[in-house]
Amino acid sequence: MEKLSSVYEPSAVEARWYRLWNERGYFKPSTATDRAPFTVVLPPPNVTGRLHMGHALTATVQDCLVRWQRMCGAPALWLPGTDHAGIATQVMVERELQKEGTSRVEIGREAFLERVWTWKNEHGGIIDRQHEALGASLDWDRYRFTLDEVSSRAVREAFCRLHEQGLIYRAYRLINWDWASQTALSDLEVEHREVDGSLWHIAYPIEGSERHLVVATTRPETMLGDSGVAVHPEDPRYEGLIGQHVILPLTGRRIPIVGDPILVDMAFGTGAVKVTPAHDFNDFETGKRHDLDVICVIDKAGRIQAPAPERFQGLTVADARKAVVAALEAEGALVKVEPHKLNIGYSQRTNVVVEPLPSDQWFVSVGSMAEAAIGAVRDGATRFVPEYRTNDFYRWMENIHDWCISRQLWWGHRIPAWHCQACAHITVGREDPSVCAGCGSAAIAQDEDVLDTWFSSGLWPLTTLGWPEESADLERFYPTALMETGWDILFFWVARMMMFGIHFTGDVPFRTVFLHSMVLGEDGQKMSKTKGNVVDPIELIEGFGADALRFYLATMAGQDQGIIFSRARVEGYRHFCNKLWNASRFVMMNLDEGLDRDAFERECLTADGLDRLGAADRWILARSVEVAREVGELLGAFRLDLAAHAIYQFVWYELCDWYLELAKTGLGEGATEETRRITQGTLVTALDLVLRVLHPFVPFITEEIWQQLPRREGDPASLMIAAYPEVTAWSGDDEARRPETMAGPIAAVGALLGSRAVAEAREQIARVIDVVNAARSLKAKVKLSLGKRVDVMVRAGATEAATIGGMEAQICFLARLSGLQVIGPEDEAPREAISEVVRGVEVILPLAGVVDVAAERARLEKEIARFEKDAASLDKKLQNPGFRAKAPAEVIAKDEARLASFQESLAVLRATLERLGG
RNA sequence: GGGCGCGUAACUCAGUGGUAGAGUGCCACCUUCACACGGUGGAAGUCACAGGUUCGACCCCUGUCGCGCCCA
Repeated sequence: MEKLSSVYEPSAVEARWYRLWNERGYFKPSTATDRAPFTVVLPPPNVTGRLHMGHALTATVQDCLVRWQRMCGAPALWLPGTDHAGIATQVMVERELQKEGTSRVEIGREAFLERVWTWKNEHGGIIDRQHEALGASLDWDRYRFTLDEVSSRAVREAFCRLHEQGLIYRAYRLINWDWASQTALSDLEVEHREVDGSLWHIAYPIEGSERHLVVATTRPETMLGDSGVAVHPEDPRYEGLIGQHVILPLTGRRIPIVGDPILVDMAFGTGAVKVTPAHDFNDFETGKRHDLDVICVIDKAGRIQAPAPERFQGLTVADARKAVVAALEAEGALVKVEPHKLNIGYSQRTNVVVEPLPSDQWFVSVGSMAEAAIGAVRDGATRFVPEYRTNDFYRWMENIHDWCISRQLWWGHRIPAWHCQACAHITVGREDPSVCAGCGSAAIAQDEDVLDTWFSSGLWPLTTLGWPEESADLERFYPTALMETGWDILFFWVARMMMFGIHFTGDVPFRTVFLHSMVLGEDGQKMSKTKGNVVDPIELIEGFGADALRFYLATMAGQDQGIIFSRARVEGYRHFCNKLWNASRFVMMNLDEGLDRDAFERECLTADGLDRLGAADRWILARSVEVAREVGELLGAFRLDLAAHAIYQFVWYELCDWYLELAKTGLGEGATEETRRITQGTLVTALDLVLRVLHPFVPFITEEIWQQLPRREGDPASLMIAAYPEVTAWSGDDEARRPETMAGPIAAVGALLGSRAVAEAREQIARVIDVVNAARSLKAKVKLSLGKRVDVMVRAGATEAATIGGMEAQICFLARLSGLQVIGPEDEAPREAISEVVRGVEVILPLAGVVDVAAERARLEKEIARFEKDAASLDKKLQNPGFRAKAPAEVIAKDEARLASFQESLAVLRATLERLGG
């Protein structure tokens, strides 16, 4: 094993294992079990997208859980795929065309779509390879694309069913219009941002009166499309005005004054509001309530159009604002302008200001589906982790609006509806019709629009399993076990999948929804290219290894707040991988050829065989088993952060810091052949356990190491499909049940954990650690280098002495002592010495003239003062009658013991000081 | 404006009604035969602030301030 580098190099390992796993079919769900499957669908990223930290987090969490379940024996299925990202992709290709001096309109729909497919084939799929680099164990043979045949059939089926059920309809409504990409958007594709604006106060003359009604508005240019003015019906300032009319400035239009308690907030502005139903969502609703005209003065290019006065026509909205304000001022109608903060909607894709415009669009009526989704969550058919997100889901679902699904794009699923030119009937069908279903006319033309990408994404848990066909996959894997995604897109994903899943199958699409929070930049802000705080996960994989990145992300996965990215922590986990690598190297280097692990298990890992093991061996095996169990339980509770932390701490601070060092005495010169064999067996067994527990987090390095371990009979060819050390049988009742058997390298865990030999070993090792730490600390206090061999004494009672007895060699090795002498309570210790008391055992370092006595005295005085302070404060607490009366007995006992230990230390320190002539 | 979450060591984060923890960074020493991507020892926190409940609060309650996110 000497040929192995002392530095772990991920790049030499990762791609090789990924390819092998995939080739051998390990990413496919096992069919050789009747256990319930564990199915997860990867939320489909954009086909032309690149992996960002959010994707990396999602993939890590899902892969970790999927791998764990797979190792536990469940048929694990994780479904990959991408969506076609309607607007984003189309915009990209349009830009290319623009560079070439042409446009999609010029080359036509068919040629354009060909271009997009070409573009998709050339630039798509990068993110899939990036997921591979991360180690994602996705079943690539079940890959789905939202525009592939299966998906397209599903979309058409869903559309037709919903249309037949009256849940999809066409209507003339106000929608969010993105004039840059010339399409409608759903509410969710609009981002609201707060900006500085103004509040303009405009005087509208009241018909047949000298009076004016002053309205306040943030968008003066839309007054050209006003069809009413609203006041609050209970506002005394405007009593009697309702039912009268004002003459709209600049246009001369006569429009009514209406009373509307919903739109008008008496306390805001002037309490009078202009109503522009064609260009504001609230006004549109108000217009419906009062039967006001919808006067559309902004066209789809974002310019003013008739019936606005001719002098404004053709101006952009921004220019029109200036012109209108100037004209109002000239007429004396502008009363005042004040600064005002307002929220403006921007297109998520093109970043332009979204214009509310009235137009004919297709909608999904979501009310009944939302109710069903709410019901499913209330009934517990689907649960949210963390639980408090449930309320977000309810709130959103309860206030849901109908979903605008038509897009004026070409890249997407074309709406399967044909408009009849003869009778205007709309024919919707699973097959393309040749004549109108209403009048039989052949003069029909397919709707020009395509569907929102999210319509197909919403069907994802269904289409990935082959729906609407009643496939074997659908039967076996639906509903899925888990939907895992960022909570910021709860509404895009989860809500729509829930609605569609329940509607089309009668069952929820997933049993659990696990929502993680967002990964923010190192500056604590949302990552964005403009802020320049974007972190590229691929660059991190190249720099630190996929495992280090995964481990980092796993430790962050339990976050309630945003995850502020920390490169230093990723680096820290690379160090951890390196530590694991070197610990494993140590194990390999010390193995003899032909180590028989089956024999070791048979002879030593049974109730009777445990006595053959040394104390350290018994201790580390018990701890390994306990940690395996703890990590499994934490994973089951979706606490990946705590699980990762637990195994990290165990590997570094128990296995490496203590057991590996203790094992050296069992392998070295003085050890017998038997001891050596047992130490080797223990090392391999403990390492095997640790690798299995770590594998879901850090699959590459664990596989690379595991492959080099001696095999047991029946071990599989890969760690990926090896058994997770999961408890397989219990003893005792529910309350006090104990693990009896476990999968993996140690079966008889009941015998191990329950044995007296192990209980003794724990106490022995705890003592060893205490004494070693004390000896090291004493050496450091008197500025002796750790490597300096000195004699140390331990003063202990009979029980403690017996515990320490037999561990002298290990203690001397660990603390670099030349000798360890155990003496009784009455025995004399050297006069010139310092000591420390740990749990009733005094560790004594004879000074033998190597130390500056004056400095030592000063140090002792300081230490005495510190102990006195601690003891006094603890004593006060113990004297408190309230504490004595109400605190639990064990708490009191614990504190009393602590106080006793303080006093013991104090006595020793004072005596030492006295001996040193203080 | 509504809702949710979060303020713990210099930074990034765990944690718990009963002795404040980790990683990184910092200081000193150590090239001890798995690892300097390492080891040993150490410094560093009025657990945002103010009240309350409690024998005891970083933890539970109320309020204040600050930060983030979602929705309008």
